[in-house]
Amino acid sequence: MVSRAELKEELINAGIRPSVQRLAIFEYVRRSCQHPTAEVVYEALRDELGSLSLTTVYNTLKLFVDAGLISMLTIDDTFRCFDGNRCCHAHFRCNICGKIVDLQMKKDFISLVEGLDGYEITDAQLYLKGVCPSCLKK
Amino acid sequence: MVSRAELKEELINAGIRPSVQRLAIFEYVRRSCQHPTAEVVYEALRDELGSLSLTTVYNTLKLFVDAGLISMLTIDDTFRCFDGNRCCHAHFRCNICGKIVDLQMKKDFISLVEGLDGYEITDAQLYLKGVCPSCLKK
DNA sequence: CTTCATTTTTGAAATCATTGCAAATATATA
DNA sequence: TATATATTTGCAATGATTTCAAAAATGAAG
Repeated sequence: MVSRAELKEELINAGIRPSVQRLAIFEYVRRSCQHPTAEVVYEALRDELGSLSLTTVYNTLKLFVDAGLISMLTIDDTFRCFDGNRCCHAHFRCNICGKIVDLQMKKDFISLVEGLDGYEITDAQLYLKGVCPSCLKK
Repeated sequence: MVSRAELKEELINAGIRPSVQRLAIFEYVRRSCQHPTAEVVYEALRDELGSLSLTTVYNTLKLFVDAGLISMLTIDDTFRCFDGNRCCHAHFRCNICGKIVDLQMKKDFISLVEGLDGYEITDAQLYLKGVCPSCLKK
């Protein structure tokens, strides 16, 4: 697992001052495998930090996304969630239970897209939706 | 171009009664290459239909999406838009001008995803973001 | 250490796309 | 024609996200 010091270094390299709130939020999103929403991050850290504002969480997550440190998922159209996993992967969302899971890719999917000459690509997301094995059984 | 009669037939086959509003909305989304939002559909059809409610547009688009007749895009996190193009394709959204364009795929991208045994897939979207050639020039 | 400027955080109010709801209208069936 | 059902409508409510201006924290300069 990546250390707190390394995470701090990463923020500094991105030109972002590692305030207490920023480092805590960065650490939380990077270490979570749950694709947390801003609200979830807020609930998880408010006690640990003594105080925290939901606005700070929103601002900070946006800062990280713009810096390319984390990515924002819009697979569920009713809220945004965030992903600190830097490896290339796809996402599946179950229409029944709402759970979002990571799925590995055999190869990079951008290479399959035609006509990208002249485009600058900064983000790519592959979203699958349907019913998960667990919900299919019921 | 697909005829109005064929579109009507398609609604009936999907078990959806082709009311005046439904057929007009279906026709508009199917023939548009612009990925319209509910608001855009509403503005475009209210005069043509004499009267139309935004709520009807939302309800009807949801009806079509649930029936698998059109798809909903969440590539822009601030609004939903709709796509009547049934061919497998990816989408690119320019971070500067906001334009959303279709991109052809060399092959179906679902085949690249690992670990889908036991999952039922009902929808797949590949979203790319960045800067389009036109905005890159400026 | 103190002062001043800049950056960051905060909370409350505002925004706005979308949904809920119950009444009105249209359509199908008998 | 009467009755039941399906559809549409407009307005109010919802809720995630943003705005904004003040408060707090941090950094630089003397």
